[in-house]
Amino acid sequence: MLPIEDLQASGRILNRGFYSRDPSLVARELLGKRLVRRLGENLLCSLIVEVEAYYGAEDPASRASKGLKRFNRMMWMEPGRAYIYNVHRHWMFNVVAHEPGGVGAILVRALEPILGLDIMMRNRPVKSVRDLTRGPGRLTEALSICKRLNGADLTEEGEILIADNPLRVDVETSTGLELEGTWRGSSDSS
DNA sequence: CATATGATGGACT
DNA sequence: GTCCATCATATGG
Repeated sequence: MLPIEDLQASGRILNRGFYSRDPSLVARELLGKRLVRRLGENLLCSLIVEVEAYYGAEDPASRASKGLKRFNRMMWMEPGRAYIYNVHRHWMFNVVAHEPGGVGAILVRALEPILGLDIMMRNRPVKSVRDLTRGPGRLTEALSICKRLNGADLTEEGEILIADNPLRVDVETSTGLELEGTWRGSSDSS
């Protein structure tokens, strides 16, 4: 099992400063990081492999584009917290990220499962492991993430956190703000 | 109450 | 890959 104590001891949990920067910069550096979910005694670990950055008024696709509302208020809140909302019948997991006084969030679109595959498969029975955590609505189901975790602090030990990853990651940029990472594996770590 | 939504799964070509 | 039914939540009238 993955001892959560190790994450703390090595100081690897990403701190508030990491998230207090331009959203697209945070998005890029989020790729390859470890998303750790604690479910009782079980620990689920996965790598973030696809993300999307959202800004404020200047970003038409952003939920924050039309100003501060109840449903998007998390995007103005403290960076490093979870912002979770529903689309159709799926939960979207975002990380609040913006410069001081700003607004923004990063949508996590895909994960690569590392530990706790059995639990994930139980949460989300699927034929192919490929479909387990590929897609924003799929990964939240596999990790049992829902509105209850909205506002959760990802910078300290709790039900969910994001930690660094010593392995290197290749980054590809697509249409503007979408980023995709490929985990190159231990042979390419530096 | 009507409508919109940053999606998914399955069927299909 | 495309098309389409699905049906949870939030918002606005």
